[in-house]
Amino acid sequence: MPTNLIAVVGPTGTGKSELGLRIAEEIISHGGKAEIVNTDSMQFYRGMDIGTAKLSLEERRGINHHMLDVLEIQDESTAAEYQAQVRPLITDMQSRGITPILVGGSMLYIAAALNTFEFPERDESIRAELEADLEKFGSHTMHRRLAELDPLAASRIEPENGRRVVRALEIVTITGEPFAAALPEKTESWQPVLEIGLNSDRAHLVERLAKRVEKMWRQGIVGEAESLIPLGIREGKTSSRAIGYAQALAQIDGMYSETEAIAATTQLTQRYARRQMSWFRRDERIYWQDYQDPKVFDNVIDLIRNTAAHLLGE
RNA sequence: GGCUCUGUAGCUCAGUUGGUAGAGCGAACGACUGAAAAUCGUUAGGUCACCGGAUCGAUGCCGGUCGGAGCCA
Repeated sequence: MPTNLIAVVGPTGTGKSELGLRIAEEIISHGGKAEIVNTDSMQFYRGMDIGTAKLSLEERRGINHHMLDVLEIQDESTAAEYQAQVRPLITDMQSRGITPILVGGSMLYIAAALNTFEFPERDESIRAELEADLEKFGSHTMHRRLAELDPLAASRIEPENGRRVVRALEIVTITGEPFAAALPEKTESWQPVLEIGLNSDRAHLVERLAKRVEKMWRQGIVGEAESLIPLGIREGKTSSRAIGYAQALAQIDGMYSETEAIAATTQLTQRYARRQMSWFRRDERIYWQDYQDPKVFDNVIDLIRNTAAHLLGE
């Protein structure tokens, strides 16, 4: 089965959007069809533009983009729902001869799109009960409970990680059987994919991200955050956590000076980039490229030519 | 100039009634599958400002030097 799917991944601020566009343009210039599919969990939100570095309509250069602005600020975002939406989208595009180019850095969402994993069911009331118990008894007690019901799952989750312990208990409770809450031994690709990763020296990225955050403030992220308050950003389960927006809101509330808000955002952004890398490093499918290399784009086109020449009509 | 307080990890600070030190945050690394821009784990960092003294032994006591803060003049 030939590869008809491309993904551009990597930590935040490494130029993924631009690379995605150029790949699409290259395919189109060879007579093919290509469109972008967003895999950035915060770019789903309508109105969150500056802090997510979302491409404006103009910046998209006429290339079709999917999964942008698909959620309202107060909507919850989940990887499982995303999976349910992108999979049909991807196969539909492919059936029409369009190469989907997934672009974004949200680890779990990328995994949901690219890997065979199926999310176990969810139950709000069971979850609420477990969360109350977590509050009351603490994560170690909950972990012991999990160890009785599903030793395998328990062995793979830190007793301190209440959040994951609760989710595992939720799964065992719903399915009524062990092993469902344990992760599969190995992840398999849902379908062949050419996965390209952008990154560079840590020190360089650190500097670059600091500048990027300052730029977001100059572009008016505070004003944008303020305009989202009446739409419910403070109540949004997912959107309210967005790095940059949470700090902008704190600045509006007088909890932070502008300098402090920028510093806090920079720090969180850098920590986020680190976590992204610790996740992506495990993915052996990724062909890594240095975004500082002036020939990244040529390298990527060569890569496509060598691994999926048919996409370039060759 | 005088008096008082102060100098411990990158930062903010604990602490040792004298037996060469800890926390939180940060950093590096790792885990991760229906909140993932989430939630957690591990590790590395310190001639305890500097010089001298008494002591078996000093980061701690004594003296001095340098730096910081406040009050008085």
